[in-house]
Amino acid sequence: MMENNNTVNTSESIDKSKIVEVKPLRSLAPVLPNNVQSFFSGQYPSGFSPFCSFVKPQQIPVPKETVQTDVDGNATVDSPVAPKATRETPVAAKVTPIRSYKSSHDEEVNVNRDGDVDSFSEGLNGDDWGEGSRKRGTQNIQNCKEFLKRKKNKKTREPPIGGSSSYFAAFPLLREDGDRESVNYVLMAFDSIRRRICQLEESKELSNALAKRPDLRASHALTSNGIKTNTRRRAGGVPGIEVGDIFFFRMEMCLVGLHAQSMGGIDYMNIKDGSKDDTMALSVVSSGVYGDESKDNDILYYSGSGENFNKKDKHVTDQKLQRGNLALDRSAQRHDEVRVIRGLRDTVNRSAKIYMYDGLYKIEDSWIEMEKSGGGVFKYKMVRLPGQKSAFASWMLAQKWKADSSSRNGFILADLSNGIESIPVSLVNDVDDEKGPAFFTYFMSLKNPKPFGLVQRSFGCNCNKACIPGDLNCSCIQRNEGDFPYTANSILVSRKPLIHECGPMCQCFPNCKNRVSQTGLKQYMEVFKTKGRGWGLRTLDPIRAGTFICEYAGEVIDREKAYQNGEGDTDEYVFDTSRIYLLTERHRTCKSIHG
DNA sequence: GCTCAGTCAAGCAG
DNA sequence: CCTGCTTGACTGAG
Repeated sequence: MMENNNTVNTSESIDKSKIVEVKPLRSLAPVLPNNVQSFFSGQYPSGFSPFCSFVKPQQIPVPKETVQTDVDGNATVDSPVAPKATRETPVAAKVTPIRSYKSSHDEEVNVNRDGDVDSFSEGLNGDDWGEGSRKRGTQNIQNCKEFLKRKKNKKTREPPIGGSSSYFAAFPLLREDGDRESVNYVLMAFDSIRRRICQLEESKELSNALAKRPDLRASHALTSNGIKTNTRRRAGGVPGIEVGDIFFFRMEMCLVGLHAQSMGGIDYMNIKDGSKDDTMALSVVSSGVYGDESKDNDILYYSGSGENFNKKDKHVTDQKLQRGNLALDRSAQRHDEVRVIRGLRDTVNRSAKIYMYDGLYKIEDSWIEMEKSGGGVFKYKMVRLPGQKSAFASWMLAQKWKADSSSRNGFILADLSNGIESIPVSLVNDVDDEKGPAFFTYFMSLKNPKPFGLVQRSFGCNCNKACIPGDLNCSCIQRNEGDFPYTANSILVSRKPLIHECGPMCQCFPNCKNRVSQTGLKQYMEVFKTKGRGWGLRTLDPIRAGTFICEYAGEVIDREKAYQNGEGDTDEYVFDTSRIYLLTERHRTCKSIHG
């Protein structure tokens, strides 16, 4: 992305072994535990070679359960300890915690990159979690196909595969009350399966048998196998979910217990208030389409639910004080705390929406408003409780900054790329007085001082217009071992260390789906001054896992030249790009256990 | 590129 | 167990 010829000397006081404080992506590539993978198991296309698995259920050192009694005198089982890979279980088992970055745990994130199919055909193939029958290849594709067919026919839906009880035994971390780890786990599993379904759907092999909505189908796959958390409905905060958390699908919020309605905007439940039955609101999703907007980001004017137009007799009707509307009304009277989720249109992917948990609100007022059409609509004034960390407000501020970066604190330059990128890359410093990295040249791509000697002769594919997933005649797909590395929305599915994109020698058009890294910057990026670590790059846009962000561009230099410059000098921004993936001892261990 | 109509759905309460 | 209620995600036409 950038080159730095000059010494920005920030190295003296930095202990590089210290972990940089980063809020990471959920996951770069699809990651999911073996059990979940096995659901779509067997013929794993090598382009989606599975993650080195979680500990198999029977290998999990079951944590000592503490039995407590709850207020009603019933025993409750509380297993707070998530199964962890220990030295005794020599499996590289742990999936990196998604939103708790630990750079020192690389070795625990081993990937079986050899696409070994047999290793992962065990597991959830129908009868049992642990001892699942070995089925192979096309047969498993067939299973998947049939499952998805069955899904199409609602009435004949199968009971959950595997059974949820055995699943919970294997994954105590997912039992009822979640924590950060369970939430991350569920979200990561959701996204992996969703992307996997996309890949299956888009490959020719299965295209006939598939319906749409990979998000819903991924969610169903998880739900029917008990892979969800916080299943008990509750008011107030939800364990493991923090104010400001971002969600890319409504279903994600269902799976982690933030908002139980897959479509409905108001989630509520019945309660006993003294001796009489009552109802209370738990959470609302504001999708910003009912004129919910307010100038003050801590206030939400929420509209009640209910059709305003009766399609049968074509009459405009008033909303009724029932269901969600009634629950909001009752909660207003009791001053209940209600969770609020704010939805906005994704600025990068215009057809999609993004949701942010904005914390707890109280309903301060409610009234009926007459719409233009003549129907009455319930309105609720919801006010954010003080003392919560800023979430939606920051998001809105980011929108403002994107529209006009000069309005922002520490603004230096609106577009560092000087118009080279299709969207501006701004330069900011709200830390000190430095006005930018010196001797700075903006590069779009790699700069090779020496001509690049290709080992193999380069040739391109002959695809007409665009390469199509599943088309094995395409030489680029062949080079990717038969798999299309991206989904139709340009999300990465391949887990291979190397991806072959179409290039200048290919016949296909520039909008071919196998040219993701050639489409330029899509997210709003800014170069900013860090506190003590020189200049960095960050974005103001929520980025979906698997999204291509930008090319790591700059000048290519020799190893010798890199060493000549010496420690603590220009190596601030030098990256070693020549590393070739090799099976390490640990990977072999991993393979031998499963293979 | 943008909008809009059309299509198909999950999970809850009752 | 079944029905009614809710709206998102995505596609393709204009």
